[in-house]
This record gives sequence, C-alpha cells and structure tokens, in this order.
Amino acid sequence: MNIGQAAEATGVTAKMIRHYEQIGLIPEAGRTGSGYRVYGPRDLSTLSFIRRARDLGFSIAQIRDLLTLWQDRARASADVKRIAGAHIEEMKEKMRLLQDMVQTLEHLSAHCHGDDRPDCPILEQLATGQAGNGCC
Amino acid sequence: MNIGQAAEATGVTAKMIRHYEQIGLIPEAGRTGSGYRVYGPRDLSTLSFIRRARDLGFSIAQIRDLLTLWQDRARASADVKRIAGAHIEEMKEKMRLLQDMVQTLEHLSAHCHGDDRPDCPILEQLATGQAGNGCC
DNA sequence: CTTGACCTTGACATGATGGGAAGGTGCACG
DNA sequence: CGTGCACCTTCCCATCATGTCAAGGTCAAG
Repeated sequence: MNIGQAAEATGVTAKMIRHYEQIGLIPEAGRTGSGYRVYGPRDLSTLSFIRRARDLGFSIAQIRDLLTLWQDRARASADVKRIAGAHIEEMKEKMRLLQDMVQTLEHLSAHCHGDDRPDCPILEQLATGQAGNGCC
Repeated sequence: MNIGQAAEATGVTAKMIRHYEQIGLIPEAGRTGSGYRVYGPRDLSTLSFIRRARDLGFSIAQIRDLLTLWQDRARASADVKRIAGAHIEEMKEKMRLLQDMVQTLEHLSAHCHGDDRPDCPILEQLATGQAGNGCC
C-alpha cells in the first residue's frame, strides 16, 4: 500500500505521515525497489491511532507516550489514565482562559453602542486598562 | 526611553517590540545617534494597547485593525464591535471543541480502572475508534 | 511513447514567541 | 583613563503541526 492510499485510509495526510516518520513518532516505512514507502495493516492501525489521538487534542509528545503504552502489553492502565488526566487538565485550563477572555469582551461589547459614533468602551479599555464608565 | 525600559513599562518584551516594528504593527521607533531605539509616552500607550489586546487573545491581524480604528478619530464603534464579535465567536468555537474533547476523554477516563492491569478503554478507543464495551 | 497521477526529497511559510551569538554603547567605579 | 557590567544592536535558529511549492522519478493505461 502506497502512502497516498494509507493517507486516505487513515485520514492522516501523506505529508504528515512522512513528518511523523521523520520525527521518529512512527518507524521508517518499508520501501519498494524504486523507493516508494509501503504500508501494511499494522502501520494503518498505528496511523489511525495517531489520528484519533490528534482529534482528541493530544500533543505529539503525549501521543508518543500513548503509542509506547499501547504497544506495551504489560502496561498499567493507570499510566494511560494519568496522561489522559493531564491532558484533560490542560484543556480545562485553556477553556478557563478562553472563558475569561470571552466574558471580558462580551461585557465590553455589551456596553458598546455599535453605531456610527466614535466612542467605544472596547477601545477605551484597551487604551487605558480601565473601564471608561463606572458601571461596575 | 530605551527599549528595555519601554518593555518593563508596558509588559511587552523587548524582543516582541522589535518584532512588532519589523512586521509593521508599530511605526519605526526613533533612534539615538548610536542607534538605540527611543520611546516616548505615545509609543508606550500603543504598546500597552497591544499588550492588553493580546491578553484578550486578539490576533496580530485583529490588533492591526483595532490600532487603525483606535487612531482614527472618525471611527464608528460598530467597526470595533464587529471585530470583537468575530473574536468572541472564534473563542467560543475553540471552547466548544475543547469541551467536546474533554467530555469524550473524561468519559473514557471514568471507565478506566487506573490500576496495574493492562486493559484500558482509553487505548481501546484510540485503537479501534469505537468504545470497547457496550456501555452506551 | 506519451500522459497524467502518484511518489520522492527538500526548502520555505505560517504565528507568536523565545534563545543565543557577536559586537557596539553607556555609565559608574576605582 | 581603564575596566566591568548592563544594555543595546542585528541576525539566525527553534518551537509546533501543518501546508505549499518545486524539481524530478515512477507507474499504469492508452
């Protein structure tokens, strides 16, 4: 199976497959006599595994660990759970940051007329670092 | 005022001030005879403006627009509100994606023993793309 | 044999930021 | 005046995951 077919089958672009190979996330693929990379069912599983982990937002470093655990028959599920837990916390932290930003910006936006006049609390806040009126 | 002092006063690193100058986000700073960049109160305001906008997660492109509007005395607040609204939507979309990932991962994690045994629904899901048991 | 689709490697870009090297400048202290 | 130190300058490289482009080789069908 060529790289294009592997890409289509797993949803990982050919570019990224080569990239993952280059950074050592996956082993070097076999080659045909003319240098084409060849993929088998086992490789496809690995690539699919990677894509699903990426879809869940795992970083390459985390995926590297998960792959190791996945291939380790004697793994402890606690290790996997720990990695997942760390990732969940990272994502929750990002959400908190986003939530704070959204809240601030929505508040400012709510106080902005949004008309043709030039006065705008959003810009005022950005300019001075304090709310323009004493609304809160 | 030197770049280091401007950096400390505004919370934008010297490195980033030079970068912003290079990409044309801010005008070229004045120079002393020996080539040191010099900053005045007006420059400090601009840099503080940029830092606050960055803290709110605005992209450089959005900040570029906001800066233009800020310096345009005849601006319409509607324009600012539109940029802010677009940014809010972007952030909310990111939050939705994160929320989905967190939910999926927490669900999997809840079904993982987290002990010394090797069987782990998290890895199963990543490997097969389907839940290992028929729990839902 | 040609054509077109596919493969190869390699280089470069993104966006925002950090790190570091090599060399010039400013100032205080002895 | 010299020395040392903190600061400045420019330039290059790295991150992270991904995309784009270019120049050239390969394969299969017509």
